[in-house]
Amino acid sequence: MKKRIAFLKEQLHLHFDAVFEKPLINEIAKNGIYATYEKKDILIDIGVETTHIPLIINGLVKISRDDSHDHEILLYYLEEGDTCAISFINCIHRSKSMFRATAEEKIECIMLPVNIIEEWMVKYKTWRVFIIDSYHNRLEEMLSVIKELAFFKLESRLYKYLANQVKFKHSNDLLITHQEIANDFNTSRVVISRILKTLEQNGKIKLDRRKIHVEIS
Amino acid sequence: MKKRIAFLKEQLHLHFDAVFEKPLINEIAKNGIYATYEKKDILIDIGVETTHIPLIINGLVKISRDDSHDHEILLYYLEEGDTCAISFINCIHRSKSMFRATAEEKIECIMLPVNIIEEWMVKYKTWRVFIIDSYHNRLEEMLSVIKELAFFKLESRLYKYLANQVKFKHSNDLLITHQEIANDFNTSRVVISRILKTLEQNGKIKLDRRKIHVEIS
DNA sequence: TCATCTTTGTAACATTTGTTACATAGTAAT
DNA sequence: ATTACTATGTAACAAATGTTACAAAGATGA
Repeated sequence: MKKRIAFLKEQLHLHFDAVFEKPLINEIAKNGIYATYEKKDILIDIGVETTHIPLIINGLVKISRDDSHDHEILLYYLEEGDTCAISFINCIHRSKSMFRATAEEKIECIMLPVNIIEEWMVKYKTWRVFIIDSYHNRLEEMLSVIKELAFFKLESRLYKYLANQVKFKHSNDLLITHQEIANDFNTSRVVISRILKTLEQNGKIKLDRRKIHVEIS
Repeated sequence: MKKRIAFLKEQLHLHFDAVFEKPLINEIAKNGIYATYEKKDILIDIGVETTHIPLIINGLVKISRDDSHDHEILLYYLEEGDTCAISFINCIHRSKSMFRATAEEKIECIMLPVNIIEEWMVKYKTWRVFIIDSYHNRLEEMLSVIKELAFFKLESRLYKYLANQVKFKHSNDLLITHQEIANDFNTSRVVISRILKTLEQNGKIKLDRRKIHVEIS
């Protein structure tokens, strides 16, 4: 038991030292549950009640929204140091999630139970700031999605998507299929293949089987 | 001075009685500034620092986003009892607004200065709930916008838009031009006229000069 | 009334995106 | 090596949306 807390404390110091005040780190270590997820695991699903929110220690989590049919659209990613701000609201409201959170790769995180979270809002300034910041970041990303959808054509959106993937995956070679991209854009594989081809012809990427090499950064 | 506070208190009791606890209402009355805006006035503009956030007593405020060119897209509306949750974040961060808030009709509101707002987060539970609720509602609307943009065609989006306008304007006769609608959708007038025509042919609306009659609710 | 402005209608055409259908190339399993 | 499967390429066509250009109807002001 002591060992568990010490381990969490170490993790928190590694990844959240600048974010949370000391007493809060201790509280998180005491109340948090260490959890891991494998690639493709679903952390939070649409329509399911949220009982814990994750603090991500490392790995990449994809947040998406679907329309209850087979459609799905990528909203944004969460990384080390992030939390799922939106599940926080769900917690407060005991309401169902509007999102799906899927592990893009192996994830380590600390799960925090709902009830404690509101207490901390009162007790810890760094916690308030953390939550508000999360909102700020997520809202900006949502706005950015809206802007992309409303103002840009697929070609430009696709290129930004690839550049973004490069950033998150820390590699210019993306191991991804056209079909997977099509799912993120709620369109068909043929459409994506076509646009990828023109991006290649413009020298922005190089195509390979199951692999896209992006020529930047 | 006493009179001003009494007036605000009365307004708050009228519109926020169920929302805020008594001592908070008193504080708001003490610190708030009563303000009115005329149709087309801009309450908050993109890129401008936010120093106050509005509590809306009555009237309709339109929240939109542009892409720094002439493009603009409607995000959602605020009504009586709403606040601009997002300007709240801007306050905390002393950052610039990502939104434009425009009066759609005559507005009455109470403006609250930034600095007080964080204090209240600690002191008043109803304030915390109010802020979190605002976020919740706005996020849902943003998500809804994304869903619309990603999954639906213009015809369906336009019809929902009209139905929504009916709800907010409390009338089935909308005094609006095709060009104005086109602006909200970031598209051209011709496109909107075309779709309105087919909606009329399907008996869903009736078109008139500067007026659209919506056949529902 | 005349001139002007605003709003709407409509045609013709361009571009973007979606769909269907099939071919081909690489991969994996036997 | 053969078979089956997965991923990609491509053509041909359909549908949705965007653009340009012009006509006509109603509103406004002199």
